[in-house]
Amino acid sequence: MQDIFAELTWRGLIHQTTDDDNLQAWLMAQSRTVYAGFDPTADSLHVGHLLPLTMLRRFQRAGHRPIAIVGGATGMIGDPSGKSKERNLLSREQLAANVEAIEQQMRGVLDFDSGETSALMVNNFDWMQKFSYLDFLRDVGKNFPINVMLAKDSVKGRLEKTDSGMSYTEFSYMLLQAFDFVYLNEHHGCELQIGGSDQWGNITAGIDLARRMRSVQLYGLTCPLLTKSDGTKMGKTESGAIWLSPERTSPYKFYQYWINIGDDDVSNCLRVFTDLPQDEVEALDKSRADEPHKRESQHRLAEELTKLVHGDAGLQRAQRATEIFFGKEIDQLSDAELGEIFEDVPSQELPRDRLSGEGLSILDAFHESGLAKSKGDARRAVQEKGAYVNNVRVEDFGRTLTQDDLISETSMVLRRGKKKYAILRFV
RNA sequence: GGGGGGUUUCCCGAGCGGUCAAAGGGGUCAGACUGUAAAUCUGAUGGCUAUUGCCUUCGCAGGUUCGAAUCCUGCACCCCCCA
Repeated sequence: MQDIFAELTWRGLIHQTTDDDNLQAWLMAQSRTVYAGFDPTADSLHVGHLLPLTMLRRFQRAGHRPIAIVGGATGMIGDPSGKSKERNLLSREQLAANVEAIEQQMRGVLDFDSGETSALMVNNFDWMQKFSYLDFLRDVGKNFPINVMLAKDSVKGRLEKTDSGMSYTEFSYMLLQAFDFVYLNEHHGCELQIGGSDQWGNITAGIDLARRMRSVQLYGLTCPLLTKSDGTKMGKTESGAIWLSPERTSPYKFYQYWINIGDDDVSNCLRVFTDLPQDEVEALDKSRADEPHKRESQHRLAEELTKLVHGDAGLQRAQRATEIFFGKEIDQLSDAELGEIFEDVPSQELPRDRLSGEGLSILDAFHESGLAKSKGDARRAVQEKGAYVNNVRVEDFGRTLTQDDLISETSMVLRRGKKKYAILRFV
């Protein structure tokens, strides 16, 4: 049994526990069953879910048994915690599809075949759907004093805001999550619930309920909510969330997100997200202080996380694409390779005969690829030395493109500035 | 109901008969520097052509004039003040 508590402490992953004095010893005493919940609001998890997921993984590796619960039932209600507005309800079909997709993603992170400590995945819809409203009120609702519920931050905050309000439905969310804990305790021997610090109210509600219904003592542990030093949310970009599914966020983009984490945040990320041991994290801290330009921390972070989420093959793809995007001249590639590397890049199809004879004017090419909004803009790009074909700078705006410029069977790669690419495919 | 002010290019905001594609700032885009960072500096920023121009744009529709973003008329919307 490893000392998971000590590890979580140095990583800065403990925000609050329900029993600061005894939890560490309790976890060392024997293998425990731990759970965290995930709301199936989309068909993929995103970076925001990575923390609880890796938390479960840490517990599992330390010799405990993780349960991931996807909230097929709670997702139908919507957790008011940390939300300032009433949420839209998802359809049953949508939820079922989301639950299934999320289950698949979890399989890559948690070990579902390790004997005693095998991870378990459950869906609270399975037991909640059978509950009749009256039974629920009698068995569960009876144990919830309204005054306690009203005192919870998640409720209080909403009621204080005069413009937001809160429906009875969302108010009841807490009961469902609390009952999950009791159910998991009864059927799977689960004794510890983990979650973000915004889950404190829901977690303690579950502990209270278990005491009243089953006279057992359960535990809770929350992690700090992650924010970046500039105040923005971890895992969010201007163009939206960073997802864990390769369909929504390509491995390349995922990798790049971590490569671009600022120096101020990267140390925290290494501690919180990766499995790197303490001495290695500290070595990286030192490297960053001594030789910041090497950006070892960012590379290591991106590598570890891309491998965790997308596997070795995904990491290789991301790194290959990175080499090309930030490298020099592009050599011969196949259409297939090109498509894979540039999958995030917009492409335009043009008829092949545009390349014959005089060839295609570089200005038209940039205009039609979408990289320049007019031919004048394209001309400007060339004059500014910001136009590239296959990663070679275009010096002359009289240049034309011909068959010889194809880099694969059908395509060539245009670039504007440092990072903006477009593919032209000639068919 | 009465009086006054406004509507400008992605945004803010100058211009108030020709020298206006329209100052300045922001944003954006490039380049330099760098660590695929931050900061900084430089340039660009309606379209088509080219370097001589041509076309479209200053709320909308008309009009005056050789010539209008600039003057006049009507319309729409916005703001302020007095009832």
